[in-house]
Amino acid sequence: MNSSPAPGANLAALRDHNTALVLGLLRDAGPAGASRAELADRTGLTPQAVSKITGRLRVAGLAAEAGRRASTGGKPATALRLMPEAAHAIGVHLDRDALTVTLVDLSGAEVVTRTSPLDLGAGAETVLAAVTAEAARVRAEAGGSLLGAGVALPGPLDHRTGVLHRVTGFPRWDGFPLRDALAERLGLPVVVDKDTNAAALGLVLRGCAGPAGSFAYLHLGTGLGAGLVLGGAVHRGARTGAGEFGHQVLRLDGPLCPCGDRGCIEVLCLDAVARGDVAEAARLLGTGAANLVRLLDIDLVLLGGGTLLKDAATYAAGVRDVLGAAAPVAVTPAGDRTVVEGAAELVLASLFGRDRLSGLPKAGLTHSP
Amino acid sequence: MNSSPAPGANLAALRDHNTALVLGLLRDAGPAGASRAELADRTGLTPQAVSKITGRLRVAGLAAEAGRRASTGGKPATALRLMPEAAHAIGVHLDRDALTVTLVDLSGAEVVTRTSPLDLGAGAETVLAAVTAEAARVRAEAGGSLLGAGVALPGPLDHRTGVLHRVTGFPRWDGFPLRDALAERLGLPVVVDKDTNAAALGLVLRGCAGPAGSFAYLHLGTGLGAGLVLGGAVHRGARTGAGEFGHQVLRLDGPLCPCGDRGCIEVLCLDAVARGDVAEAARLLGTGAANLVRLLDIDLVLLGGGTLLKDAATYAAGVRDVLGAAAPVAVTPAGDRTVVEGAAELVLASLFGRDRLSGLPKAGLTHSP
DNA sequence: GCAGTTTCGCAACAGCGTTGCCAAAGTGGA
DNA sequence: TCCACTTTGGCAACGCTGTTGCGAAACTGC
Repeated sequence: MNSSPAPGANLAALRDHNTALVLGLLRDAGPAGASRAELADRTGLTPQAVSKITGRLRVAGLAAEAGRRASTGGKPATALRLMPEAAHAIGVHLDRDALTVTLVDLSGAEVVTRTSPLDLGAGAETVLAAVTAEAARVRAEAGGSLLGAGVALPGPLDHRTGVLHRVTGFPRWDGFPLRDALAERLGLPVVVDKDTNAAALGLVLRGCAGPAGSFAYLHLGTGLGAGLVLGGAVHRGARTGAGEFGHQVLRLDGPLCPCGDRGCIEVLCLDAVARGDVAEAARLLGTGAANLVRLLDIDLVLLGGGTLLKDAATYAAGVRDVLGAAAPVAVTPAGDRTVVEGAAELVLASLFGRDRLSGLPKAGLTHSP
Repeated sequence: MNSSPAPGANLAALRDHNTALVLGLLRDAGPAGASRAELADRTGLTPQAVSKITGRLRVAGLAAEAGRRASTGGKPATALRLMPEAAHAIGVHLDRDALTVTLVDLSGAEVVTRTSPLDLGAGAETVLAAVTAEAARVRAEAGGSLLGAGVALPGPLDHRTGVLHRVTGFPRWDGFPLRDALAERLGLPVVVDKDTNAAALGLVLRGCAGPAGSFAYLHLGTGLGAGLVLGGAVHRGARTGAGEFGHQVLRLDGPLCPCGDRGCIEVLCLDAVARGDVAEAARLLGTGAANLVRLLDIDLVLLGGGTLLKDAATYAAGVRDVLGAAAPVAVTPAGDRTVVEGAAELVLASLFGRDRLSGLPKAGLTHSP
């Protein structure tokens, strides 16, 4: 999913790539930081190159020295760490009945979060006004260093243009240019993506996939969807349509699904949930997950979503039963913040070289005069 | 799926990237070639950079000028084209009962192909001897400009190490280091991959996916498998396990499959084939394909494999019936050469920047002294 | 015949990571 | 206490990348 118009790379692209890489490693290292030598080792760059890059980052205020490490027989290493407060991002989660807005710093840590009820079907004007108002409240904490806002909501939609399609249950949104409309209101760059994709991205930045690793995030809420991380990056497909896990046919010629097909996993699973048969719902989820693991050779299955989190342990156990040794199963470590946190990461990801396609114009924080 | 040990990029990596990009565009342009201005436009590089790159390619004998284009109001463009005979690659297709070896030039065009019967269960020594003998015959046509050999065979296996696992039906191969064993016999770099992955790669280089495009290649032979192309690159997964399409559960609690699960698409589909019910087999294939298209947002479904090609039109129609407008369906344009052609492309892909992970050490054809 | 357009190369350039060298700051043995 | 050794990391010079500025070449159209 490269931006195909200009796949050629010049020196500036090379510098940005390496800078993002280092910045990403610094973020992963956390408050303890990492030494220049460690960074050089992990990137494959020479120590001198790392020195130059970290020097630029320090001038830009994105990194700072953070004490000494114990010596291993020579000069002790100087730890470098990310300055989390150097920049912030807003995350917006538009759910069917609620609005959550969060402000996070560069490290992805929560600064403040506000949740309010919302009718996603109330019309564009009402929804936009609510988002704008909540964002303004949250924004005060950022102190001007705001990179942009990421918005996560149910699909289908087009994450490249930020235009919504027939959002499930709310067809009136079809064709609405959410990204541009919100960018104008907020005066900020805005990135829009499906809720499951945002969640997956957030989990990537939490380190749930190793470098070039993979996992599937299965989200069971009012519907059933998935976010796929392949080769370290979120797989969205050309039309942001990837992750339509709910309409995988699992029982040929089974019960009719609202989507028109028969035997979709969503209709089977939601039926089981409605009957209160959590074990069967988990078994269905597990069977679908096993299909994913086999098809995509995935390292890990992560579970989340409102319905599932109400009985997370039972679901996890049921899915684990079906998957066996095929892949480990875990519940999302971000809990009910999974989506909104990921929404904020939509903005930050490009800084850390974790996007391979973000709607944001390459944020050039280190462009020296 | 970057080679994670060294994601940092230096000037050499940048040059190789841009060179591969230009080389790839020249290959896609075919004998008609492309002008420097066109290449600059498509890569996003400056015309001057393209001139330097193509200059190196011409010195290396990989490209040459090929006449003038018609003027569009100014100086007419000079076409550049790939010199296909500058290098060759061997493709080896190890099937359960046959061995096919082919020699292709840089453009992927067939120079010579030899097919002979083979028992894949006859033991490593016998099989290796057969491959070595056939490769030697084919090799004579290359005139020394041989980059390496690509080997495609049924999985499971590890394409990064070239070590086989319990190849379906032939468990004796488990743990055999095919890549290294063959590399030693041939005195050439060798790349090993699953047959379906090789087929998918070959179709990518035929232009079946646009840049950053995607498709699924469904292969129905003695088994059922898939090669997945996502974002312009073959998706193999961390353990080369991706594409296990045959064991997608399609009928929950359905008939037992040799793999131990129930209702796998392979067992359903092969049953239908055995009954002579091609229409039902095609419907099953279509349902599985629809699952893929929805899950991965895929642009195109390509069909191939020995069993399918015997009645390609019927299968294509049946699959098309199920998929409807979700995605176009086509039969592999390479016919029964799909796999062996792809095997040869395993070697060539890295030259054209189409690998993102090839076992081959970056072939530095343009390294000037 | 001349202005305009388009292609493309030469030369000088800025900026990238690399190399060679050295200072700083520890450890550990004599 | 001293000294050899290891490890970290910066300075300066360097080679190589794509870029910029400029001009020659080659065609169209008035």
